[in-house]
Amino acid sequence: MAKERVTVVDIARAAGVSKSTVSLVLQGSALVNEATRAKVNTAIRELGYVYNRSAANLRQARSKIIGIVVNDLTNSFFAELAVGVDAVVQSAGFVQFLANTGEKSERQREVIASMREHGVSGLIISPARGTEAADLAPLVASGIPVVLVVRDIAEAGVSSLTSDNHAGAMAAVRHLIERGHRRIAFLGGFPDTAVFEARMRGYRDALREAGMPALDELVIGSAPSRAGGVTAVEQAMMLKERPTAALCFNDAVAFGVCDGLRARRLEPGADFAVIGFDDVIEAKTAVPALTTVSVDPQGMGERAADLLLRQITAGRAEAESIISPVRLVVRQSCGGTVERRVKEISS
Amino acid sequence: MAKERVTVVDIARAAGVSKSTVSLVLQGSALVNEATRAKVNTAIRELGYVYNRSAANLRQARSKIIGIVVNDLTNSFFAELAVGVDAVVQSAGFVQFLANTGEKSERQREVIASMREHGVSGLIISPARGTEAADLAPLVASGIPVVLVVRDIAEAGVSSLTSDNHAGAMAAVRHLIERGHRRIAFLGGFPDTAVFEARMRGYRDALREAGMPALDELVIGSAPSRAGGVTAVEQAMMLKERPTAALCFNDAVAFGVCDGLRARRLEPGADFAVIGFDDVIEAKTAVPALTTVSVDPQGMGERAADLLLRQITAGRAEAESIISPVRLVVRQSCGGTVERRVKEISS
DNA sequence: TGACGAAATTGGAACGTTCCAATTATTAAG
DNA sequence: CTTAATAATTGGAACGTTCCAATTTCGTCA
Repeated sequence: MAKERVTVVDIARAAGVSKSTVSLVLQGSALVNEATRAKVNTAIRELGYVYNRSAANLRQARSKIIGIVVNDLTNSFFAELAVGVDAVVQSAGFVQFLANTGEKSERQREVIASMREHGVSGLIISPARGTEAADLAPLVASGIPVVLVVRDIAEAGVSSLTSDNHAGAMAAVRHLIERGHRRIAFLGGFPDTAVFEARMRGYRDALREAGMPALDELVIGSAPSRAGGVTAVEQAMMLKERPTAALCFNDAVAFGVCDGLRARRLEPGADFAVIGFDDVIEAKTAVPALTTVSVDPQGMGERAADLLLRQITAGRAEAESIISPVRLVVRQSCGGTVERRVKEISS
Repeated sequence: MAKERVTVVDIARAAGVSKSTVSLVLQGSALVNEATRAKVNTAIRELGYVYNRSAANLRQARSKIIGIVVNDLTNSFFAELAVGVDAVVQSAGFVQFLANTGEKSERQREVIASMREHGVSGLIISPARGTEAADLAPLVASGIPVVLVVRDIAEAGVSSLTSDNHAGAMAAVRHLIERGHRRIAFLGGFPDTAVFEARMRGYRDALREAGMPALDELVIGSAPSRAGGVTAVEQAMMLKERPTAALCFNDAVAFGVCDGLRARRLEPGADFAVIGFDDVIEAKTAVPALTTVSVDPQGMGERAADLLLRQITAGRAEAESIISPVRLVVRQSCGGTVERRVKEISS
């Protein structure tokens, strides 16, 4: 059943040319005559030839594979990011090697090693929690282009693409203040991450700017998941002076917060304002539609891929840190009016 | 910056042995003396050697890569499936090549071709909508082990792993009937898919079994997404005789149905019973927690990977079709009592 | 017709590994 | 102390491609 491998030599023989010519055809070289190209192509089709990239790879170091490693594929933010990367990488004739680390740095080490062994010509990494510059040192020393997404590691000295977490959080909190909220909580997320730090700083700065105190009791960490949101809001509602609004670490937490509110017979939007972060695909269709800081995960994936491809083709480029702008998308979960609701849904 | 490649010969020279011995060490052969092994290993570490899989691959046809192609990575069902596959594949020393087709069969063709070029030694495929046996024919003819997941294509003659959609749908509808519902809708999903067909048949059979009519107007297709669920329930509520309960095509649709109900000021669970399908991770924490037919996507990924690995090691095994059992997980969205709710959440 | 340049084609040496058969070192038995 | 058996090690030929330099083919022009 498993047939003999068909190689370029077989094609060459069948088409009556040399293997060099076949190779030229395979690479789409302009040097080869139209008639011969046709002959070769029919031979390829007839014999069911499949190109052997391992062999090609061995000869010419550049590989047409890029690797992408994410810390949590079950979070739809990262799934969408991967889809964005895939789109541009694919159209550039590359193929994507995707691995999930599940936030485990041990696992991350393994998958990065494995990708290097497979000769990826570039890597997009959303680092696992607690990844340090030292963990990436051997990788960057090898000279293969790397771009970090979502979480930057400044000392690593590689390109990065992050979102403007600070500005986004500020915009969200300003909006809540404008609506008259005076006790605003920051819910969810692991406090020991850079992203948490940035968003929380934006939250604090916006409060300070409005001359309001930034109280520690209103900052409640949790797992950055739906379940984490439930527990965080429960904790917030135990306070003697309850908040009336919350900026959440991300959309998953925000959905969890809505769930937790409902469990207490509070209607998100009407009784308590909630704002998320990321603008995942469900944010728009949820009820109430989630007000959130839009990060456009898919777009970020695309930009990261562009950046990486640019570095791959340009050889070793300077490391650049791109901070991608974000925008507040006001929907219903922070108490939108009916008119605004109609506008958002129809758009 | 980009250093010279370190190869086995360099290691051999540094350790004072032959390249053959280094190769033996690399493969963990028992033939090599403990002392030499140690020498070689330190040399490997000191020179920062990275194994070149392309070269290895070229020599020995079997590759340690398995490919997984899914039709919609942004659907968390498939993301979880991929995570399950990854887990077992990784621990077997394989690495996973993941591609997303976005339901486009053109794209599917491309990624499968690309994977073959990279010499994957097996493939797990969740076929794009409308994939036919003919599309897979060249692949299966090549003798590469393939296992189809989620959507079976009987004529393709390859192994498959699907869930018992018919039985699951029946169980769900029986449950609704027991609770006294008499007008039960089937909402969401593309009617031209095998999965839809099976779930819908289960729905019909359960109605028939109870001596109830299966009305066409109560079967409303839509995109199998949250947004699709919203539109499907809207349409259902336009009927002169409204349903009081629905079995949804999948959990995403079910969440959308809940959203749509809320938009009409109906409380899912209390005012209208909804049951989903798949049991994605959010089903448990949503409010109300979603009653659903549990398919355990991650477990399915694991089983699919096991099946594939077995076929890879065993050479060409007989194609087997596994239908994995499902079970109804009763939570709140179909009108659970308070006691039951407490039990579920604490578990 | 011959010479010339351009266009098209080609043989063979890489690339870094594995595998085989052959060799050498070590141990056990006589 | 030899011999046989076993344990370790080794050179060299693959694997299927690309790339270089060299060659052949062809059309054009003097």
